[in-house]
Amino acid sequence: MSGISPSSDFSQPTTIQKQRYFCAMFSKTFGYALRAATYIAIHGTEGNKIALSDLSKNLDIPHHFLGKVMQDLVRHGILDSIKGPHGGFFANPKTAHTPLLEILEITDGSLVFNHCALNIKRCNAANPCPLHHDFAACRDGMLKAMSEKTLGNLTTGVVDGDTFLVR
Amino acid sequence: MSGISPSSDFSQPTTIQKQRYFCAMFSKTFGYALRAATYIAIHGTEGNKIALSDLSKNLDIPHHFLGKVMQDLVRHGILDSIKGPHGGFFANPKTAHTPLLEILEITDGSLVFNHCALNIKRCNAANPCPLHHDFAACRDGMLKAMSEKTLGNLTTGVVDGDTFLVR
DNA sequence: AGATTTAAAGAGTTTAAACTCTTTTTATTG
DNA sequence: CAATAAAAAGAGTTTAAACTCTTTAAATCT
Repeated sequence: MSGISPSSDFSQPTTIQKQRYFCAMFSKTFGYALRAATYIAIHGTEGNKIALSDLSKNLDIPHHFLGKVMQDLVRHGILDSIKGPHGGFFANPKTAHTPLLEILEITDGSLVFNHCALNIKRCNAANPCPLHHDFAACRDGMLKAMSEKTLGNLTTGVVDGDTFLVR
Repeated sequence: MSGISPSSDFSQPTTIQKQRYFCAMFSKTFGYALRAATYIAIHGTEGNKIALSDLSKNLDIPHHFLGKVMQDLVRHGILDSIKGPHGGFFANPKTAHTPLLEILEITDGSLVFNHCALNIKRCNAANPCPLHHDFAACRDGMLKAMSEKTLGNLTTGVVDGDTFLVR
């Protein structure tokens, strides 16, 4: 639209592609859940409960939306919570031993790792789409990581300053 | 809902997880585009043009939606098309040499491979989220495959009956 | 030239994720 | 026991992908 510049290869009006927030392997909700759970695993104890308002501020996640996510984690026993003044969220004995896959299944369902890259219904090793083998390798790598790693494993990286939950 | 069965671990009402079509790495549109382009690379010649109606029937893709996708591929020179009786889509000299990545950039934009698994804005190797390294490995594997493989590479697998575009 | 066939384009609807706002419940504390 | 603080729950709105329907443009064929 800048008057002079000639039309470049990709400047033509594109019909199908819109501004895409993300087309990610996992939902945004999963990111919220994992970051919040890790934060609680690090900072939340029965003597130091973390209020939702602090969580959402520190991790920059919409307050009420995070509320729903936290409810679900509590309901599944990943964390504990207490209402009322000085209430909040805190880790329980299970928290640190929770595999990341368990959180993913809560937020994104148990079929996350069953999708075909081309969205073909019955794509599998015996009846593969042209991208099946490449995608399976990539997908299985993530599945392995998610199955093996626990929230406890993540906390050490964050505590040591090697990995980050915000920014 | 089966009367007798007691509530199992995951039968509680879940607030955040709805019926999820898919939470895939690539858009559904990309799958449509890649399958259609491969089909045309195999069957569509100047002497044997493929009508949109046949494409959508054979690949089981919604007619008019596929129309938009095909328009975009033609506009970017991946394929050619001609209107009118006996018109349709057909391969041009470029078709077989098109890297899959080029199609992905048309449908999903050029930032597909830049997303953080946890949706953290400035996640990168120097400032990594706890999943960065696992996800980067997975992501880069796909990027490599998509960069190296062309539509021509896919056609042989389909023609030989080793891979499938439908079902 | 007029009818026909096909792609291209326009303009909507639908669906689910993501987000917001309000009300209710539960615990604490003065 | 009343006020307060916090999670839990309910009920919406917004956004973009996915899909549908209609109209227009361009080519062919009689």
